[in-house]
Amino acid sequence: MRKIKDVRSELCQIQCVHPEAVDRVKEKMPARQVLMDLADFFKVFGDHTRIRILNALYEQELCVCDLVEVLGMNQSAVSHQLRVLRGAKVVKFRKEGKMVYYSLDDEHVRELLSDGLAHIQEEQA
Amino acid sequence: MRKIKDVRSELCQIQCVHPEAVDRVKEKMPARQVLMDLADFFKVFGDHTRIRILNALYEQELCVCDLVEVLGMNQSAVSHQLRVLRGAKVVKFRKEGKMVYYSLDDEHVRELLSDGLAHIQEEQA
DNA sequence: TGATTATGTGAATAAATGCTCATATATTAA
DNA sequence: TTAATATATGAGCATTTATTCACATAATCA
Repeated sequence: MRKIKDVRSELCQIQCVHPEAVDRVKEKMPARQVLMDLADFFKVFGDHTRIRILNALYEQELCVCDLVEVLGMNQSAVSHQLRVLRGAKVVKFRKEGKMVYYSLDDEHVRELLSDGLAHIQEEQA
Repeated sequence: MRKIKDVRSELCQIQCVHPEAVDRVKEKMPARQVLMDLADFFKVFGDHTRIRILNALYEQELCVCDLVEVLGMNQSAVSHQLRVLRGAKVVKFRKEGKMVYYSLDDEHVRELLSDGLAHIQEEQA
């Protein structure tokens, strides 16, 4: 009996797929663009400096120079990361004279931070 | 009247700090190592390929070649990213003959995915 | 045993990204 | 207006990282 090649196999050089599972998942998964946005969103939380900024703002609103002090980094580096956080709408800010005060954008961000932290700490236990 | 320079200023070239706020936040923030781990954890979710893998597994357990099919990527790329996900304990796997089936590690991961997705979708509204 | 299939992995390359330096902007004070 | 202060930002550099290619490992089958 001759082997009948699946079109799928031609593309991926793989024969073991479960076509029903693959089709089902493909159908149920969010659109590719949505997942790109989701990855970009998580990416914002995935940097040492930014996560330290977010955890500082978790406590209270701070101005840029406070953050510079808390992190012990130079102002330019902090500003650059604040720009990223602003762009992703993870923090908001208000101006008061020469100074700019930053805070977490909403409760959702707070939740993500505390959920992530909880997960980390329960994992190492 | 002579200006009295703060030690803080010497270090950071900035005078505007709110010392009480800075000290308070420094004290309350999680240890630096914990925050590094937290950032590394979020970083795992912050990649297009990995987030697509996770969302596929969100629907159901899949073997590597299913994932290859769903993502339309070559097997090596998928395997490399599965390695990262395994290392971060975000997915688990079981072997059955030649095949390896992957699934999300726990409910915590599911929650983070759906929370993130909810945030994305409500933001663009 | 040797052949085939499913998966894993090291090395190389290309792209993304964080930090620094210099400088720009904006606000206040003199 | 000029000087000083707080913040923002572009360019360059160094590091990280995702993908590809080639090959290794492991399991099944003939």
